[in-house]
Amino acid sequence: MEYGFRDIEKKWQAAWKEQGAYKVSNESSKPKYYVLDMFPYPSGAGLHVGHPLGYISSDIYSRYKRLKGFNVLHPMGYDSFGLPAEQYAIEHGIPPAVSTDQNIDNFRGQLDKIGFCYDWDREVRTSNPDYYKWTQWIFLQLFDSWFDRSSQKAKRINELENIFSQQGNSGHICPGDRKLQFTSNEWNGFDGTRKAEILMHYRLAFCGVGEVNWCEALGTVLANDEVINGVSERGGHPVVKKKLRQWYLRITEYAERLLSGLQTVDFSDSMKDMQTNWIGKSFGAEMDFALESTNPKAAGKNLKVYTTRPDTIFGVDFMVVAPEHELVSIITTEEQSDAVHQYLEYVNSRSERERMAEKKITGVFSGAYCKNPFNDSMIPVWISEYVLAGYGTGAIMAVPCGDERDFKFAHHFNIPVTNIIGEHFNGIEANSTKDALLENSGFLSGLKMSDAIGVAIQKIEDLGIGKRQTNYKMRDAAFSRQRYWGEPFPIVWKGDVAETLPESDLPVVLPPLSDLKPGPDAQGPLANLPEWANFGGGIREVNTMPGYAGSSWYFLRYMDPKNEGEFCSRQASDYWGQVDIYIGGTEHAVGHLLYSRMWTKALFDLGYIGFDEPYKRLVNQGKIGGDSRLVYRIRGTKQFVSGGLKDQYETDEIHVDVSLVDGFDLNMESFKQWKPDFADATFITEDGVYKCGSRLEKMSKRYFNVVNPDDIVEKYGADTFRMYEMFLGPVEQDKPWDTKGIEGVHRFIKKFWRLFYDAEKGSVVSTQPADAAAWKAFYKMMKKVEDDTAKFSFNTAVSGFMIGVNDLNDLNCHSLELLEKFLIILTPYAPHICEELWSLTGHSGSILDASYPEVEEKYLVETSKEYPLAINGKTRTTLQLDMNATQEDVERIVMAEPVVLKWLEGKQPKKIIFVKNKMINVVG
RNA sequence: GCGGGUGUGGUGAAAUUGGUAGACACGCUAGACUUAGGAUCUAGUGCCGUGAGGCUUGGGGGUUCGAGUCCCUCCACCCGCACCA
Repeated sequence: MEYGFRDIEKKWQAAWKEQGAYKVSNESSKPKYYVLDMFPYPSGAGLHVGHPLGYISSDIYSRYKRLKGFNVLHPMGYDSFGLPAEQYAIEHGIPPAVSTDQNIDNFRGQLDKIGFCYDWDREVRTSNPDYYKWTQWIFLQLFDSWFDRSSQKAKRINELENIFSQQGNSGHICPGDRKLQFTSNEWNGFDGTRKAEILMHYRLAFCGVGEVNWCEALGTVLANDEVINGVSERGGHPVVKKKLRQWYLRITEYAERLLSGLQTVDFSDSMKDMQTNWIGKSFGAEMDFALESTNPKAAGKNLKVYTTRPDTIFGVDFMVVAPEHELVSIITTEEQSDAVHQYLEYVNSRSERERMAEKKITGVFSGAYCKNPFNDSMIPVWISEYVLAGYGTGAIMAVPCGDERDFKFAHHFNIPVTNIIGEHFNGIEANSTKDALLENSGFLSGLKMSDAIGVAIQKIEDLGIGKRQTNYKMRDAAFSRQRYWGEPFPIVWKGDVAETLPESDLPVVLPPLSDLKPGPDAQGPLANLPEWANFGGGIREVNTMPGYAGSSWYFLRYMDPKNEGEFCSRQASDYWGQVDIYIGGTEHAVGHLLYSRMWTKALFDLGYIGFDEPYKRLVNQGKIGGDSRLVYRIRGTKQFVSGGLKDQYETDEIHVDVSLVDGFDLNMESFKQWKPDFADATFITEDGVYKCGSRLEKMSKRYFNVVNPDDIVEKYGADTFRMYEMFLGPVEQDKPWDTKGIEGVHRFIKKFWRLFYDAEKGSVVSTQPADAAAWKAFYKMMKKVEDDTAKFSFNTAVSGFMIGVNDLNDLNCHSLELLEKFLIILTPYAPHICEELWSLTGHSGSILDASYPEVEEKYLVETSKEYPLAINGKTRTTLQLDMNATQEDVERIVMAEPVVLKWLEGKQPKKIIFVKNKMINVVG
């Protein structure tokens, strides 16, 4: 009987579907386990062989856990809101809802062929109103919350109102406006609009003013990705900054917890580092410098700077404030007024991109000075774009002997440099050491810089001119988009006050809209629908939520996907708890992962769930690269020259569809038919063969190197495909796709089949017990495979299976007793063939519900071992030794070995090293 | 520039965490069976050398009886961040 994988796979996929074999219940006596894939954005291009890599590994792991007796949640869904669908609608006139559904159907078809064990009854789609109703609901919870810094926790906004009416805001610095201070009396006297305005500065979801990329020609706001070198990707039109009302999430309030939470989760170092760097925590001090300026407005004002190096306070030679700093107009002297204006104009003309791309040293003196409180020296205040308004206080104290940028600035503007680190400063470049002993530094002189930091801060605090301060690079997350295809906000504007809609009005359904052109005044397309936007005596928010809104909490919805009364019942989230293992790409390191971690923390604080980190363990699968094929056209002709000869001509390189190439050999006839341009191509071959060039690059339509999993499954079957993807290499690693290698895995599966069925003889399965040698081979394999599976080392597990089958084949073992155990351990990897053979060998239930066998150690006991015998560290031979051999035994045996005598040339060895179970080394 | 990672045969990759480098495959070579084979099976295959043997994990150095693995240093490539005071 032949291994007819096409029929087998079709048959069992249908059967599993019919039996509901992958349905998961929230009630079970088994321990739970939650395996989650990052859900895909259903793009029009469909899946290529790189996409299922992570899905296959999670599928194997889920199936393994199930066999080990766990109740495994392994769901799948779609992140179906987003820009490409909207773009597609604009270009092709097909509504996003329609194209998205088509794409999902297409994805689903492709996924189903691979035989995944998803419980599709739990599918979620972020663009489905049943789902985004709860995205909107969570937004309302965030809107209705503030972050209490003293307890590091989100609380309800009415609690804050109570505090304000009793004690003002003195105990709770306003995160949106640090200078804001009011007493309880003042608060109680504010009108509703003012109160709303103040509360907005505290809310976790809040509205503010932000800059967007505005393209006048396209009349629309662009994402950063759509802006290339200051012009729009589409059309190359100029893009400028435009201030716009925007929604934000106050993720900065969670900076500390996002940081400390990393210690409780199992993510890779690089992933943790990326998040840590993104959060960008730094310690230092804020301090005030008294300003002196001939500008009368500056009288009595202080300049507040932030520094991580207060130890260098005696090395301050100038101050720099950001051009956008509010003090600029106040401190500028009359003499410098023209120069400052000119400079500000120049800065305005420069886009952020330009500022980042070309780092010119620019700046202007304001005419004002600051007084150094420690030595009364007068420090000039400069204005320069290298200081960023949004970080710290927007002003720095510049210490050119210790900071490279400060040094360059001083050098460029001929500002004298004070040296406080003696010989550590060479006058040519700054030295940012913390190890030098301070000189010229008043009360800090003689101290090591790293120690002086604390001393300086203490002094600054004692003098009341500053305080210690922790800063974060991370900014609050922009949460609105001027787009159509996203979640509408449950917000109605009454004048300048944002009113929330009650829960009973949810979901706010995205209205159908055929023309997705932008609205007036940089608003989204929904602004073109007044009959929708005018609502309840106000105007709806016409922006929509960004792509990451729906993906920030989807892992919770899977736990309770049909719940109409709650986003997820507490009972369900208590049962499933954290995601035990989360699999996906690294591209979401700082976006999605940080946002969903923040949402989880907020939901935890508000008491809706019982854990505050969503993902216990994260595995990042690598990308599979495409192996492109290239042909070389001699410039200006229709003649193509083979790769080995191309250097003799001047050629242009052209990507050729990989399906037209066998290995490196081009099928020249197919090539001519491929595109009309090439119909009359001629070839310069090497012995009749046209050799293509190759290059590893991203798998992409435009390189014609995309390999579709459907084709592979059609040709080799899903089981082979699954195992081959795993066999390619470690899951975490990037690697190239090479279809040729799949033959080896396919041969393995056929060989496995032949342990049960012979082409002529039919079934060869025997009821005889297996002998000890067969059991030994089997359990050795099983041990390896189970260890490897548990640690996500699937490539070596596949190799383990291959060795096992080769061994059993050599031992001529066909014992059912052994083979049925083999079927179970192979099931996670190749479920179809295993289910088929399980059924053919007379089992009634599904193999999915079998239980994983135990290793019988007694078969693995060794009585002797082959030791490598090295002489002076070089292995010369091997020795078969009893497991109980002692040092004396070994020395005796070794000294009788002719090889040893030969290499020692008659001399006595200095030492004989014998490491039990490892090796022997004779030192001569 | 900073942070993280990678570097092993013609190719994808293994290596029990300091103990026989190259498992398992692909490819290649030879052979068997065949009308045929892109099916199957057998043998070989890191490099140099007829051989004994020598060399070999990006380069150089070190620790060790012993290093792909640990330390120092340099090089190349990939990813992330990038004027963060």
